[in-house]
Amino acid sequence: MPRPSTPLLSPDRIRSVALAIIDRDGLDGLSMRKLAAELGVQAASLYGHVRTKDQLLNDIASSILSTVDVSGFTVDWREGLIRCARSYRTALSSHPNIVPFLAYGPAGRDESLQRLDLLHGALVDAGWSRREATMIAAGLMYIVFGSALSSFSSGFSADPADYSGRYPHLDRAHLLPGVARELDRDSFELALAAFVRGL
Amino acid sequence: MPRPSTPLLSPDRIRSVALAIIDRDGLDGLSMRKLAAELGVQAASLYGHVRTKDQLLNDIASSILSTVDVSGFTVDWREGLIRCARSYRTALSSHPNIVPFLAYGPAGRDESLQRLDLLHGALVDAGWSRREATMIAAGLMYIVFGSALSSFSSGFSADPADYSGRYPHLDRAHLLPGVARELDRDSFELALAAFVRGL
DNA sequence: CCGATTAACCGAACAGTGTTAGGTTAACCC
DNA sequence: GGGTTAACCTAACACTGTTCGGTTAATCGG
Repeated sequence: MPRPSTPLLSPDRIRSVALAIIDRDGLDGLSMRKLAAELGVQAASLYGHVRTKDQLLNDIASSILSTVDVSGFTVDWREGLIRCARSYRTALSSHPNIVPFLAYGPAGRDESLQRLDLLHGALVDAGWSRREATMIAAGLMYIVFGSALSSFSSGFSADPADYSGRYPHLDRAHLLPGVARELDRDSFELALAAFVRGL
Repeated sequence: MPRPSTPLLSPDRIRSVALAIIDRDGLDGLSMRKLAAELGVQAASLYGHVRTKDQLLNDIASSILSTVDVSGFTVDWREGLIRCARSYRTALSSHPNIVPFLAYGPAGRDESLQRLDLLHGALVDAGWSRREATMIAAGLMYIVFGSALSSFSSGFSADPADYSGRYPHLDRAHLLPGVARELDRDSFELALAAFVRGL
């Protein structure tokens, strides 16, 4: 195929289809050839619109992070922390498969830095020292990324035989998959509430 | 080379060299061919001792997790949680490059389940409901994995120009790399203390 | 002590990966 | 209408994990 009358590709379309593949097939399920195929194109053509696969993933990550809302610091800092963390988690849990990639280096992304900057400033305004503000922000990120990533309850088997006997206190762990999402959310809320209350 | 008089390979030696490569070159820096080369052997020979690369990584992960000590629950549950979390973090932060792999599915590993079982039982003994115990254990894992993984302070640039102007509250972020390890530890301790206190 | 078996390694290959170089043609601008 | 550029292609490179079949040394049974 030579140059088509209307372009088949655009950075936006590539990102959107790539994210759909990641959501559907996981992070390892995305390859440039598969992505190209779903776009009706050969793999090499992607490189006219995207510098590298890593850059593509970074762009997708940035677009996800840009949906995080840290504007809830008007009331008080405790409520602000909670709102910020919830917004982060909402953004991450809508695309859980890309979280491992995100977690590699959040500090380097402009979107992360912008939000971190706001968070840090709000904490300092609330009376915390710069060092304390940094550590509190870090702790909040621990909970957000830990909950989005480890996805605690997913990964448990649904077969009771895998637990009974060997792990005396986990004799009901096989029930976890059924309530995984709810339990994940509640665990996050508990951890978040305890952390903020304990500050 | 035919069969050597004394075997060059053993599962233990393979695991140990593989972990050394991961520590040195990162998780992506480990390939079966490179691993074989450092063992003085061809890649195919590894498969006489190791089922797959994934299995090899799982074995390494298990050996790391098996160093985690959750026996500190004799005194009270708060102190027990803190000791357990510290032991986890110590184990993980000595091999940070493998943490992303570990975080994929900690629930499936026998070593994780054993420690989770003890943790869960101790919390129930302390008076928490089963559901609460599960959520508290999950919250603890959030902080442990979040801190081990996101490695908050690593990833910041050492160049002030990257921050000044653009992020008004982060004008000293370039100092972070120099104190990264200390700050990471302090942030973890703060998050852990706040979480446990807030329960 | 000798023969069969097995254990341990190797070379070559397969299918897959990200990425690049060079070619072809349609669309666009002057 | 000719030149330039943009958008795609094919083919290839250097990798990846893994498997197959072969070669030889160690080991065990009689």
